[in-house]
Amino acid sequence: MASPRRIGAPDAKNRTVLLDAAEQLILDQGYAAVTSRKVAEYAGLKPQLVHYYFRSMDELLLEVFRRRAEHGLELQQQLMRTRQPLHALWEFSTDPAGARITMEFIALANHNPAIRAEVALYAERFRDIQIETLEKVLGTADIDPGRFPPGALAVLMTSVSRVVILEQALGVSGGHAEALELVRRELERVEGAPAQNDTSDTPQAT
Amino acid sequence: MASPRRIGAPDAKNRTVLLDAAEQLILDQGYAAVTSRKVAEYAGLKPQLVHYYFRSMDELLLEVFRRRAEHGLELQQQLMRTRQPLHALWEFSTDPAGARITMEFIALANHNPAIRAEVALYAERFRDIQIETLEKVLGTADIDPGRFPPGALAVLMTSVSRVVILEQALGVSGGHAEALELVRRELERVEGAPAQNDTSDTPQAT
DNA sequence: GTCTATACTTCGATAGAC
DNA sequence: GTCTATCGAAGTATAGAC
Repeated sequence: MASPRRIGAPDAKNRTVLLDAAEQLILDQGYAAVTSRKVAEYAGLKPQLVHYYFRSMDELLLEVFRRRAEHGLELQQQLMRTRQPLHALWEFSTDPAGARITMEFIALANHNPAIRAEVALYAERFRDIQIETLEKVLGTADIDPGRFPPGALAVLMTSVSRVVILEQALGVSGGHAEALELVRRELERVEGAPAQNDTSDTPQAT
Repeated sequence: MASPRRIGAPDAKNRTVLLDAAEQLILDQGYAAVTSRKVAEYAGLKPQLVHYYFRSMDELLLEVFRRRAEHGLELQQQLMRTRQPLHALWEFSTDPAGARITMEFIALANHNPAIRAEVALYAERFRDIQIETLEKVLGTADIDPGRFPPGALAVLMTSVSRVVILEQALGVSGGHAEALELVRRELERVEGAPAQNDTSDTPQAT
């Protein structure tokens, strides 16, 4: 029972331009600013084109999330295979743009069922990979898995990076130095001092 | 120079009704849903009344935040004086409604300077109290302050509670049980098994 | 002091032109 | 296959009536 309205090709150039514009808009002004008119302005296109390429604004938002999440997931899987996966994971999850946009989508998910389902799906996948990595790495390390199980540490790492980044954006810094130093020290305890580079590209979280 | 428009008295009954409505609306549908029409509908009043009691929608939002933050701050200070401040603090910071609304305001703060300043101010104050409490409590406990300084632990506690609550709302649960168990165990290590009740009221976080 | 009538802006969406 | 003209609903805000 879908709408009879025609929708533009998925690989059309302007469709990608619109997705990029929407993503940038979320970073600059938050999800609430993603209106057809503003997206079009960012993209340098006419507002009506947004509705030509996307059935609704929700669909556009969903597509932005999917694209970014899919990319982030691949990246995270690559990081798992580097020499220092935990250091890589930490660097990955402390990417400010990634954390910011993730928070926007989580806020959005709280009152948008379609977005929520998608965010939940990817969040579980990210977490699974993190836990898998931690299980491998901690097996050889001097960490008691009874006191610090991989699942708990995955949640801890994600939590601290997210909150610290968000607070930094606000200008809040109480306890940050101590928390970051704690993480740094524990990472080093498990994987040794960080090497220069594990991947060629700068990671982006989702 | 400010607008010559007249604004309703700060203690008028309907003003409070509107603030309550806006707060509930944020919980139900997120900050973006706080429009003059919807707030009025929730309050059972005419949309124009929102603009009579508040100079702008931003001012309404700011007022909602201030009221809640001020209340939460007082509550947190009370908890500090209970027999098991850390258990109380944890219960306080795992209040779902509190965490949800806080995240909405943080998301909002990212692109609203007035809200950002206010959120940052209160966040620092909350953190300061938490650190102060941890310093006292940890002094007598079997925790190495070199490895786990109060500031780091305050950030850790806040981070984990926020992220776990947010993820629970999404339906994500990977690693939660392990993380919560870890916190429970460490709290018990410091303060012993939790007593029935430290305060008479159910706390609400901000 | 309290509220309403009303102006004006921006929104999402679609039918139909190229 | 791509884009535009246009509509009706919803948004903020103010001047002025009670």
